[in-house]
Amino acid sequence: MGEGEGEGDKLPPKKDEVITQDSMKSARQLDFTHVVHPPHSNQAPVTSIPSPAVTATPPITTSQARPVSTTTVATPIPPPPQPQGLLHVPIRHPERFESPNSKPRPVGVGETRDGTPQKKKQCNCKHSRCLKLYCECFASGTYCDGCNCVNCFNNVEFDTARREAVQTILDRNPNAFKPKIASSPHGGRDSREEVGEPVMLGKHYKGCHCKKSGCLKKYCECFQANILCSENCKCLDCKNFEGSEDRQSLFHGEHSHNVAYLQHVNAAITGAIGSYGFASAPGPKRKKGQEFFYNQGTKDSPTHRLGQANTGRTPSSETDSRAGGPSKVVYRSLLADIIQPKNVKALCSVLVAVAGEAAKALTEKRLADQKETSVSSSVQDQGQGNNKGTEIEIAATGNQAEKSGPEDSSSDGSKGRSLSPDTLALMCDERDTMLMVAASPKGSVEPTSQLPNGGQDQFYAEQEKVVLTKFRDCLNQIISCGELKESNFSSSRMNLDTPAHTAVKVQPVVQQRPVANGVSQTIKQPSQLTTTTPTPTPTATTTTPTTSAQTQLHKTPALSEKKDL
DNA sequence: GAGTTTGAAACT
DNA sequence: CAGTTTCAAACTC
Repeated sequence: MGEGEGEGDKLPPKKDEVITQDSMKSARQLDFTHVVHPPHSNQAPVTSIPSPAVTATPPITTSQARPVSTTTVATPIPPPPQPQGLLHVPIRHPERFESPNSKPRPVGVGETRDGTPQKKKQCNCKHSRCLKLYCECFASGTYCDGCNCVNCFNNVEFDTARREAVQTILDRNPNAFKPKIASSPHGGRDSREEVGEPVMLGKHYKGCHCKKSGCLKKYCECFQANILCSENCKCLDCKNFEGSEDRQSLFHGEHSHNVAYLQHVNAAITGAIGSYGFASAPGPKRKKGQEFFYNQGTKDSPTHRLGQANTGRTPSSETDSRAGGPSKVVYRSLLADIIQPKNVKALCSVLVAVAGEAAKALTEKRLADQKETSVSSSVQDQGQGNNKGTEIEIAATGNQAEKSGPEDSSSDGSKGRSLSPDTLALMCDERDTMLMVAASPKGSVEPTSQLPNGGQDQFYAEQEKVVLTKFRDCLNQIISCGELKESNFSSSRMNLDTPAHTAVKVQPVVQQRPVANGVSQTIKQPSQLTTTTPTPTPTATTTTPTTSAQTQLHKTPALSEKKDL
């Protein structure tokens, strides 16, 4: 076009813009009276401090709450009545993130990426006179200030024309100046963004209409506003939905390793719980039912929208096949939302504390036991008749039988192992459980045969057992959470899956599972779990009450998960 | 920095 | 309301 390019005020006024430089000031114009601003200047009036005591209704309503640098003195617009939960984010320039390959654009003073107060963007309008929504400043309700625009009318000097333009736009669209992003009730945009995680708050009221950008470039208003595309959008080939690998790769970049690691960990955990973690990724946040049909005839493949419209599991293979990328199933553990890094840290802290307490308790107990057993040790030594001196030594010092308690029967299967029997009992609990049935109830083989230095190793073994027990309990809790989630998932799938599918994958099996030591457990066991690795749940009921935590330790075959971990 | 691409806004 | 044009930002080279 270039109709007004370089023409200054010779630009033919549009029909909707009667430019009269009367002195009528807009309500938010404040006191600019002493400002002499040359027409067509690109600079906003540099004024004295604008009075904030402006109460009349401003014509422009968008970004009053937007952080404006101290140099932006143009229009501290009083906030108009706005619906709650609106982000005052200028769509075009949230200035939140830039695509990795984008060049750094000219940045205004205070325009930072670190969440510090930002200066509003400086427009570069040439043909719109900054009186149309093309102009970012105008659209955001601010005067141009220090912009690079040409033939700017978006200043106090042309406020009448500006107001006219505003009115025209409002006549056309009363919501033209309202924020386009409805925020969620949860605030806190920047904190998550700092770590590279996309902020998914809010929703674009109108939605974007992108066709080629995949909604992963700043052309897209949703992407620019750092939100996911929603059902309001009418975009094609959208990749700005939760679960999109393109989007995740864009956002997570260097964090991908950590994410992969956590997924791996969660996969291991969930693998011990059930298999529903696979393909159970929460579907894309966006649910575009209508767009599923809307795009049927477009270049957008149906699978794309299918993946987006499917609120359930949406393996990325669907979308990736659409995107031409490698088909890859995104694993999402059922525990993905349960286990947080802080939980892991907390667990470590707990275990450390438990270890310390165990050491202390064991020391005290050991001293007491030594006094008690010193008398009878000689008798026991004679009764053993065993050629292993270490056992004798252990019996004399630690009275292993007492400390190990009844659970040692489960350790019978650890014959000949070089590890601490208690540790082995923990590590191989399930096999021990199976072996226990055939083993003699009395534990013919004492599990202390491989403790070369007896007392000290025994001490550590005891301590280790306590720690591992605690760890196991924590794992059980995690597993319980996963099972609970799985149960919910299963029930929801009951209605969705085919009967055959349901029969195979969903139907839980309630077993009355005999366990050694005369303890049986009622275990709600998903059929996909192997019978050798039943997962104890909080709902598991032990028919034989036990008083010893150690007993329970060896009865609960939950430690196959620990191996996975 | 120039040219191109993109999608919202404006217009018909 | 759909299609087209205009526009300025985003992006590429």
